[in-house]
Amino acid sequence: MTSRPRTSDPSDEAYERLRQGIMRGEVSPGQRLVEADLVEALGVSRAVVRTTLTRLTHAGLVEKEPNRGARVRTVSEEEAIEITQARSVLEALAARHAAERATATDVAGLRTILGEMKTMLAAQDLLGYSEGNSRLHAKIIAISQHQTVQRLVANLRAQMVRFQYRTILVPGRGKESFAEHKKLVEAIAAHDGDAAEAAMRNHLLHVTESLVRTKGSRPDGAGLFGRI
Amino acid sequence: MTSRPRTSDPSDEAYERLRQGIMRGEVSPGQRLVEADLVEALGVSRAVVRTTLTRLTHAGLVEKEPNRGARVRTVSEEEAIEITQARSVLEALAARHAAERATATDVAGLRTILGEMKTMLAAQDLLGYSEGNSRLHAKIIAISQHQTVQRLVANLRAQMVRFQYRTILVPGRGKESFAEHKKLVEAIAAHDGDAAEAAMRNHLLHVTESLVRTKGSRPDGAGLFGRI
DNA sequence: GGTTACGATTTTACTGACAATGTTGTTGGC
DNA sequence: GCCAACAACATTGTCAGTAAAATCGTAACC
Repeated sequence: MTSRPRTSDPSDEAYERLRQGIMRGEVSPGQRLVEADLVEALGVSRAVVRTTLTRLTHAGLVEKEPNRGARVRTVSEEEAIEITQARSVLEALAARHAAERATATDVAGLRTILGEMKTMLAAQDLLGYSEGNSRLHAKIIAISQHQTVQRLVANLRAQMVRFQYRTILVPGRGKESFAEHKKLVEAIAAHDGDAAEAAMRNHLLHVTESLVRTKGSRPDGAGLFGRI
Repeated sequence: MTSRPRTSDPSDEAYERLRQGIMRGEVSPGQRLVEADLVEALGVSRAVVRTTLTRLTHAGLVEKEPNRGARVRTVSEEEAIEITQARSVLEALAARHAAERATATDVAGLRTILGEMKTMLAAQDLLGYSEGNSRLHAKIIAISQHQTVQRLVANLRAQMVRFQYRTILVPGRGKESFAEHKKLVEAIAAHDGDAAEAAMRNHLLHVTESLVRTKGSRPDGAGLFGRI
């Protein structure tokens, strides 16, 4: 008997747990996801597991072949570049909107995050910097109030987790990255849509270039996900 | 694309049928999609219907509330504008790639479609023109060989079906639209990525403006889908 | 020795039934 | 007459079990 807290639907919880598991790299890319195993690992019935896998398939995190089961989708380097390009133009659109809509409070929030990133960078805390990076991008999208872009970018980012720490590890990239972010925030503060869009595109163009440059270096994939 | 001689899974067929039904407006937006009814209408089991609804939810065509069922998602005018904006930047990216990759055969294909569109426009066949329009955009994306953009735009377009004929009905829009497309094709033919991107953005900016201008006019929604 | 046919096992796809939840119509009280 | 509680209904969410498909290993044959 499962005395689980009934805060949310078991279906949603299972989805979220498996999604987190994939995003944290606790299940390796390409690994088979056998339904029976997931039933045990997630503590739900097979019907729920099936729904979860269908949902993750559409989210682009899982690949399903008819009668052959599901496996964690492997995002190739080429795909990662494509995804970053798509993100680039979408986030540039968001940056433009953000520049047009940002209130004084919004700008202050962005500057706060930027300050934290500067501290992290100075302390060589690249993980912390990367996390601040994510927050800054997320905040800009939030300020843009563009629901569609928000949805699309969230999906694209989820598929990219395997590469998220790679670009920042390129020597000297951190400093460049910070300068780019600073320019971006200033453009938004000045309510200059064109400049904000250009800054975001420029920034993500450099991210793409870093991705191309580091092609082939496989990051970690450690960790286990229950008994899978 | 590989020709699919037989629809292998009943699941896929059901998905495609319901999707077409929604996209053709045979089920009205906001209408409830009761699982039992769909079982009868599609001739499949409830499990398949459930999977179908889950998939369509992720595709943005259906809205699901916990324990309250699914209904055809209503895309508001504001959302339609957002979607068009997102499409704009993504298709502009595709146009750039297409300009860089287009072969002579590709360009010839584009010019053929453009010629057909001109004929349709001269004959006042706006439906035919709209269809040619879709083919042209699809071909550009195909030439770009950008899988990610292709996937994203396909999803966005599917959500927009309710608005697809509206913009072309704006007086004088047809002629403008054709000129924009011509410019776009010429930029691709000249392998000028910047110009192609700019042309596509300019074109879809005008589509957005037409959308804003026609806000409020509800197009047809006729047709029935079995006994639903 | 290598290849192919075949059977056992694993795994997915589907079906029917049951439980939980939301909704609607009705009745009683104020 | 109007509002609230309650009961009947409708619909979704979940579960266990069965059938179908694919893979893998084994053995026979050329």
